[in-house]
Amino acid sequence: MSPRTAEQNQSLRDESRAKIVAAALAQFSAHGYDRSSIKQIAAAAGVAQGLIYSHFASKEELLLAIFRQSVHDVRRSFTEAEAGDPARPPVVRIIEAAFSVLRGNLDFWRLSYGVRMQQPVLAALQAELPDWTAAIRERLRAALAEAGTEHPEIEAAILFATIDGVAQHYVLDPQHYPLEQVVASLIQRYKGASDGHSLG
Amino acid sequence: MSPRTAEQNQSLRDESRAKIVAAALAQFSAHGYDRSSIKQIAAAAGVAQGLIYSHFASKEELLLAIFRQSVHDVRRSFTEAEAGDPARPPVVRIIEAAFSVLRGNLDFWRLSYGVRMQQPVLAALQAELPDWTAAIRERLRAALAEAGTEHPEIEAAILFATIDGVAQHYVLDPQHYPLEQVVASLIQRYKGASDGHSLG
Amino acid sequence: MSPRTAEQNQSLRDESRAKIVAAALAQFSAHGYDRSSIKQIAAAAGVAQGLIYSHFASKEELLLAIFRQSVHDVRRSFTEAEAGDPARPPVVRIIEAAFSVLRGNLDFWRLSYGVRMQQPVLAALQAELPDWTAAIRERLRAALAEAGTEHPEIEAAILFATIDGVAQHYVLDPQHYPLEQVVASLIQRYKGASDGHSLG
Amino acid sequence: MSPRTAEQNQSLRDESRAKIVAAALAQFSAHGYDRSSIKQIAAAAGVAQGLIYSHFASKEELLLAIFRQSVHDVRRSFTEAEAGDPARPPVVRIIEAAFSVLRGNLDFWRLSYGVRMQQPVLAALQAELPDWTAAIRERLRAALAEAGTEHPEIEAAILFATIDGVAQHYVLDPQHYPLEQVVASLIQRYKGASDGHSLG
DNA sequence: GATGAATGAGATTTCATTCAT
DNA sequence: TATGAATGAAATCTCATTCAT
Repeated sequence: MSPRTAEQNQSLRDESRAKIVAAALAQFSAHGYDRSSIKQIAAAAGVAQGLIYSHFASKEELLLAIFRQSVHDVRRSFTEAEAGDPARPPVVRIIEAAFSVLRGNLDFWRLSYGVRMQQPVLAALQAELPDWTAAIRERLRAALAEAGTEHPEIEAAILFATIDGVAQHYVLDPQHYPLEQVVASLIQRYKGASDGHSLG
Repeated sequence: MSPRTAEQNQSLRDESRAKIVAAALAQFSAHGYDRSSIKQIAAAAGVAQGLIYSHFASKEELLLAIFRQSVHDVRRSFTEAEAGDPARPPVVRIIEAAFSVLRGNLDFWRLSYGVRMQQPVLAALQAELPDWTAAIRERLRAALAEAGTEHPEIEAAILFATIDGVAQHYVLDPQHYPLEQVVASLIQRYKGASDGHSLG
Repeated sequence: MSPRTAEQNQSLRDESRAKIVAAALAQFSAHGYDRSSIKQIAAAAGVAQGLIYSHFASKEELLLAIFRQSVHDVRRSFTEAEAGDPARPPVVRIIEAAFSVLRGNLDFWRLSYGVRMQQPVLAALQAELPDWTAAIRERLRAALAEAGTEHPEIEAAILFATIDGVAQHYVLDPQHYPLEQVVASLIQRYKGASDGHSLG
Repeated sequence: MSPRTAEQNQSLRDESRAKIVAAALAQFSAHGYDRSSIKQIAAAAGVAQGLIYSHFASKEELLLAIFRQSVHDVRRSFTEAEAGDPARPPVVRIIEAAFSVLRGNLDFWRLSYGVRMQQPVLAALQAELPDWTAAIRERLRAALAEAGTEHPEIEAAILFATIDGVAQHYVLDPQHYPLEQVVASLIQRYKGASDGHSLG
């Protein structure tokens, strides 16, 4: 008869929000942003349509929230993973971190790749996404430069493209893609590079 | 006004169809498939909405037709480009062909990358697309095998990923991407490989 | 904490109710009935949405309650004001009462005029409102008749229309409307009438 | 089999538009703007909901279009009616014109009075409506000044309020309101005024 | 072959109302 | 008494598609 406490309310809201975010990420990832309806998402989350709007101002805000949260998670995982074994060369640690993060967030990457080409959908992310990719590129450049690579900027662009391409091909068909071997081969190649050998 | 001959009608139809396909490709590429409306496409093509349905059974069929035609064009351009200079090693010829084809079909690639993750949109292409990518992968494998690469399958997957990644990064920002240098560096690297040197 | 006594509870309830009624009147007046949401009203009143439903069965009941209370208040003010100075002729006293009441209840009049044309909103008031206006009209008729006006019913209708019209124009733009002068001129006109002079 | 001619299309569109406007005016007038749904309007007009949006960008645009068209019609009728019999004094001609226009556009006036208090609904009309009422007020002022009335501005405000009030009371209950007699009495009163007699 | 008016299903979003606490 | 999370019906609007001409 007394009203719920603030904590009770907060945890109710948090649960709802978590269900919504999880369902939305799954739907967006599986069908793409435009093909996922609020109705579907609500059904998948087991809540009423209206509740979504008590957490997010619009469908687009929902996407942005998921994106921001995922980017945040990924960034953190990446940093952790990168720290890894200090004995291994930095480039290798970055490569390993990238694929470790990939494996743990398949849905996010699928969504991310699905939406990356749609400029209008992501108008609101335009200011945020470049930072994110630029940060990775810069890390790669620094690591390659440190290893004495000749044109670190260009080589970083190539390595970034390779990682991105592998990630995308993997995400498209995780069952059959030989990710282990591909990553192993990549590491082998760049481990050499960091010992002073040429890449090509 | 005498009635038009059958040929005249046919060529009118062909013109309409060409205008529609061109407009649709441009719209799909610029805004994505779901964000492009038949009305916009018709307006951009300078025809009535209804006419689109006299050429294509549905919006999805229009997408498929564009895809099929583009894949066909690209395949042909690729083959031509690959034939290129017989003096250069096959891997290099393939790389050069890939980027030559990329530059000539920016809109197609943008569209392609934009829908690639959306399984449902492309349900009808599921049977066709894999062939297309598999064909490229196989060509790369064969070329690498011929050059004596140790694990040609894995190395082909990596090279394919690199090409795809570079292409995608380029398509996302053609103005600023250092495509020339990236391609040159790639060619340098794989030219060496085909002379028997290691890739890593 | 000892349980609250019945009186304490009652006075808490009364305070809540007063806050809700005040907030609702302000919102209805400012944005119209349909454009005011329960959420807004609750926020403006500083209470939870649910509390409104513990006082009023529905949004429409809230409107009706406000209306009834306001009509009651206005009636009382009107009677008081009308009593006024017994030396002045009755018609004049009514006119003065009307505008005195107007000035003190701007929000109520704005709401009233905003809602008057919407038959369905006021279905439940249909039985009550006519009484209210009829009462005023009758008072005017009696006063005019007493002053010897020739067609008191018709003249009452005209005077009522004038008062209503002035009130409405005033409510629409209280800053700029020359209410003082208009009322003064009206009183001047009807003071003469009650001395036996013609109105026209 | 040949497409419809431009005229055929135009007349189809005009018919649809007319049906929509008529239905919308009736609904808005009967239930108020906010209580009239596009679904109801479409049903009343005998067209699909979507068609309304091929004629008007939004529900609000529909309201504005109706308003603008009605104001235009009313202005014209008013000017015609006012021209009337040059033998009668200008004030009288304006009064007669006002009520003549009122009788011919009951729905418009009901709608007009219904939305007049809702500032937000009519945000887009804010720049247009004042002109319209100011024009009438000015006409009244000029006519009264010409007749030698002492404070023509204030008297014009009163006469305008009377006309508006009568119109509104009439619109609220056209069946029972004694419009004829009220108008006759008004004319009588202001005919005298224009002969130099006092109004009060 | 070509037109564009018309349809209607479905999408996003709002909001009065309920109810567990 | 009071809270606010949650519901779900209904509103506005979009758009692929049809069809008379």
